[in-house]
Order: sequence, then C-alpha cells, then structure tokens
Amino acid sequence: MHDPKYLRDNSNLIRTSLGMRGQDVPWDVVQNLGDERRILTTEVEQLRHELKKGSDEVARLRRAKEPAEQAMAAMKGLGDRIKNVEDSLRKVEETLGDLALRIPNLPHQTVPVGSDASGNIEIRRWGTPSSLTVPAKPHWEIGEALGILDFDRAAKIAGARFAVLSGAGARMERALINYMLDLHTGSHGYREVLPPVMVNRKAMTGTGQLPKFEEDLFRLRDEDYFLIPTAEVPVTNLHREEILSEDSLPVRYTAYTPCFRREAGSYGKDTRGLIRLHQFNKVELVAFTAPDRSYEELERLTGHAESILQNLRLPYRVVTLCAGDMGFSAAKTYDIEVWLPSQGQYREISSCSNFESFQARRANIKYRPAGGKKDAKTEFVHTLNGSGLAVGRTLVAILENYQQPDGSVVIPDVLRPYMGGMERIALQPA
RNA sequence: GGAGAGGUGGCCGAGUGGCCGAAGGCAACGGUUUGCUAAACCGUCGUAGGGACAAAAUCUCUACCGAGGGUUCAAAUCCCUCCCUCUCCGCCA
Repeated sequence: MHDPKYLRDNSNLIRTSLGMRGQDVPWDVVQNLGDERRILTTEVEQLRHELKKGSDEVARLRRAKEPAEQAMAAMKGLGDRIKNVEDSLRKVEETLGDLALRIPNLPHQTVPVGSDASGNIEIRRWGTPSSLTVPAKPHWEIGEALGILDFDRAAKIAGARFAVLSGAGARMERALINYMLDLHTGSHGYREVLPPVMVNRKAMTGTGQLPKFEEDLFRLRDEDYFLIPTAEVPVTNLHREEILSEDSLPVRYTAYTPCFRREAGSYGKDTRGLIRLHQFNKVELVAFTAPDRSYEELERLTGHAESILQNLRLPYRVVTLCAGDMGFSAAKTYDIEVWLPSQGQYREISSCSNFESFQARRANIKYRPAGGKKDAKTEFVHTLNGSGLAVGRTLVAILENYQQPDGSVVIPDVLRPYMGGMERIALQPA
C-alpha cells in the first residue's frame, strides 16, 4: 500500500512509475475519491466541532441551573446531519481503501524495465552444469523408478498436482528441511518459528495476497481462514500492529511450512513431477529492517539462500526480475534458479524480495528510532523475504543433478548425516 | 459446543452520562544531585487524519477506551451484534 497522502498528491507520478503494472487501476476514480474524501472529512469535522460546542453549552447551563431547553433544541438534528455525511465519507473511504490495496508496489530504481521474464537480467552464475554421457532423465522418471515418488497414488487420494514421497524420498525431503533450518539458525542468525498454516483475512491482506489474489488461495468452507501460500504470510504478520524498537532490528526469522497454492491459470505448465504442486514444502527467510538497511539485507538474505545450493553443489544462477515480472508487493526481487539437466535450463528455486514499506504499511509494522530525542517518531519498517529454499524443487535438483547411469542417485555430502549416513539411493522395492 | 468473567495508553490500573484523551503507578527519555551504582527530586512522555505555513518548527481542529451499530443535546460510561482473552464443563491429538 502506498502512503495515502503521497498517492493523493502524486498519483500521476505513481501511475507513470508503475507503467504496465498499474494498467488495471482506475486512476481517475482514485483521484476523485481522494478529493471527495478530503472535502467530506472537513465537513464532518466542522459539524462535530459545532456539536461539541453546543453540548458543552448545555452542560454549562445545567450546572448553572439555568434552562437548557433552547440549547438542546438547537443541537437536535445536528447529530443526524453528521451521520449522513459520515455515511457518505465511510462509503468513499471503503471504496478508496479497496482500490488502494490493489495498487502494486513501485519498483526500485535499480530494477530493469521489462514486461515479462525476457526482461530479467542474469547477474551471476555459480557452478558448472555437469555434462552427462547419457541423456538426463527427468526427476519423475528417476523417482518413480527408484520407488520414492508416487504420483498415481497421490492422484487417487487427492488429485492432480499432488505427490507422495516415500522411503528415501520422504527421508531426503525431511533431511533437506532440517539441514536448511540448521544452517539458517546456526550460521546465519535467524530465529526458527513454526507458525500456523491457516491464517485470517487480515494477515493475507497485510502481506498483499488479498484482496487482489483471492482466487490463487485455498479457503476453508466454514471459517474465513486461508491456507498459506508461503510462510511469508504468517511470519511477516507476526509483528502486525506492533512497534519494534530500533535496537531489536534487524529481526530475522526462518520457518519451515507446507505451502498451498491453487495454481489457477497455470494449466498445462509443469504438469508432471514436483515442480508445480498444490502443496509443497518450503523453508522461508523473513527479515524486518530499518529503511536504510533493507537493500544490504536483501543481498545478505539472497546470499543465505545461495549458500544452501553451494553446499549441495548444485549449479545455479541469480537473476534480477524486471518490473513486469515482479510480484505485486515487491520493490525488488532476485530469483535464484537451479540447473535442471533434464530441461537443459535454470529453474526458479528461490525468490528473494525487498518489499520496502509496502507490507509494513498494510500490516502497520513500525519501529521507534533509537536516540531518545523527541524526534524519535515511529516509522514503518522494511520487510523482506526469500525462499531458503523451496524443498521439493531442491529434491528435484538433487535427483536430476546427482543421477547416475545405473539409475541410482548419489546423496550430497552435507545431507548424509541427516539421512543416517546413507550415500546413495538405489532401487527400493515398495 | 454449553455456562460464567473480562477487554481502558508501551505495561499495570482507576473511571457508571457532560468539567475525560482519560487519575495514579511502572517503564522509557531529558535534567538536578552523586566518586561509581542505586535512590531521591524536577520535567517530558499515545496514535492517526484534516486545516494554517513555500517547507521545517509550530499552531489549530477532529477521531480513537476490542470492532461495528443504536439511544441521547452529549457515550470509555447505557442498549444490541460480533471478535478476542480467561475460568469451568463437554469433545479431542
């Protein structure tokens, strides 16, 4: 969400900066409602002032034991007038508020211009894709052959875009989760949290999933709860309606959660395998910083996510998303893409974003600058998050990059302690 | 799910119709005193919106006592609905 005052005075500037991203915003309506809101507010406040004065006069007369009927009669009806104007004001504010919540964040100056993924810019690569002698098999073939991935039974018990992991597959997923959490808490300074995976409407609005993207979410039938599409939602909202002290910043959390996405509109994409599921596991990194620190934090956080891939010896690259490819709430996003031999390309495995004050404003997360002086006015924090990493896709990358000509899969060194010393996944009869 | 109690500023807590944005305490911040610490004393100390000013400082108005409605000239205070917390009962991993 944007600063309402800034939005009112600079809607043209915002509109130009957003370009394509702001296409579906009814800018004229926003402008008119903003003006109307100001006029109605002034009117309500004047009427209230009058009422207050009148009521004080009644009170004064009563105390002085003087007749107050005339003063009371004069105020009669004023209350109704106020109610009428307030009704109009409330309607304007509701409409304006809803529209304002649907305006995306402004891209940072360093974000490249572009309308889709082709405008993204690669900024670095790590590792070298191995040249296999035989054609690389896709992970679902490897996994099904080894008896550790079962899509048929997943479809039976749930439906398309679900998976069952079993045996060493389930074990490796669990190993990855533990390894990631241990690294982030032990070496990178994050506090582990295990939040609810269902949240209310306010939380979803705070991080920007609502009101605009309700069709992407799973919602419960009998309660107004949603399944989280990412741990970003519950973890960022931990501090909703709070004022943090500057000394406590930066606040860094890591959380493992399952994530639930309807994937509406993605029919035909990645229909096979683990890449795009309705339910998947993710370890998330979330940070709250002072505004002048958020961009250095973005680099740090991205580096923390990268370190997992480096330790797993998985080749990857980092790209800066162009304005048109960024998510709704982000001001700047780095995607980390891992090499998938079967596809001969890099695929997203982490997305690290700085939201600046966009989410903080929606969720009302502030901090009080240190220094003690009276100029210590509260200010919105900056929020960031990134996957560290998407667990299922990491499993995919391991299966594909560590596949052997005999169909087995070698387990990366750092995971072996988490898998009881296992060094290789060979055929596992069910 | 049933019964009861309660939600007031960063925290605790007073306040049953007007003089209440709200006593008092704690915490915090500034200062005096002090060899240091502590104590004592003095002072400051909510958030948001509108207007005035080129802007900052400042001034001014309005709103906010869980949320939303109602009664009244006037609501933290009375009434209704909802949300949340706590206690007991039921159910339950």
